[in-house]
Amino acid sequence: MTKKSFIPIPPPAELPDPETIDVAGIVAAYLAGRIDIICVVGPTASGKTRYAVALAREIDALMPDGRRCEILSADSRQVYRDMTIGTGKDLCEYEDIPYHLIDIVEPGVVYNIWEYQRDFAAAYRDVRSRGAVPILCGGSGLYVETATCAYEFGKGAPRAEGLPEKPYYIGTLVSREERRARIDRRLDERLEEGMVDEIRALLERGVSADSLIHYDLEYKFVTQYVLGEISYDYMKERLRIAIHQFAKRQMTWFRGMERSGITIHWTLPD
RNA sequence: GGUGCGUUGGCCGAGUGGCUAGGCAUUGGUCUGCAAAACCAAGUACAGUGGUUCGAUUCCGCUACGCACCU
Repeated sequence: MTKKSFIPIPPPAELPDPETIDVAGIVAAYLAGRIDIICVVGPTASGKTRYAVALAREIDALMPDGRRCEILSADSRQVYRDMTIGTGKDLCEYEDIPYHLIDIVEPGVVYNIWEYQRDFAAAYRDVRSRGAVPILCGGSGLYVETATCAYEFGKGAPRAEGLPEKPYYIGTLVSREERRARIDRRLDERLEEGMVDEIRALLERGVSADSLIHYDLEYKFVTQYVLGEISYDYMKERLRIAIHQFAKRQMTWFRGMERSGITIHWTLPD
């Protein structure tokens, strides 16, 4: 008996109990200044956008002075124009609810968290200055923290001014099984909606294959398929797996946020 | 019915009489200027059953299952 693991096997992560979100309470807290932004987080395909829009409507109905909600995106890939189906923007779900930080840079360029913090700060100030209620919605955990956790970047860059200080986090809760099923279903839907054509058009327009491959997931695997490097079936299978793995990492990030002391109110979407 | 070959962890796949490849998937985690990134960690498998042996996943027998061929 010489080799023995000293690290105990971690128990399977228990799913938190879903909460019922007290929207009236959130509105009261917002009006009293105890909350300055509502953040909807969750893994890919968990229904964040739909939930955020529904929440916006509920809050709108409860606001006494006619103030309206606006949604700020925290998604590292939805910032790119013309990368719509592959990034799952679901723009039609917003209907009349204004949204920000989507379609703000050209595909092919490199965007980063520092720029996101700067752009978020500007959008946030803009929303507040018009008296609207900001709802941050997105699955890029680092971006969410950059917007709401007072990140300071080194290299002489000053932190953006006027970031929110009292966020209220809501998570869209789905079991691992449900999460995978939703991802698979949504992948099929987006392929039918023309995801391959969207990426083919980007390539034909001159966006480099390397930059698309760098964006990973949909853009990586579909680009490789369009270039004839992999078969359709292989593309789809590897993409499915890669999205599952990505969703797992997202959940790891959110659990890490909770471990660091942040409270996320997990609730059932739909 | 007969003969031969095969049976390795969720899957693929090496290999050995003792030190128990590897890949994929899965799960847990790290995370402050590309984050849909990059990276770390975990699980101890050899069909079943007798035997040979100090010791068998590895050798022998039988059983089961699979494949091929024969009558």
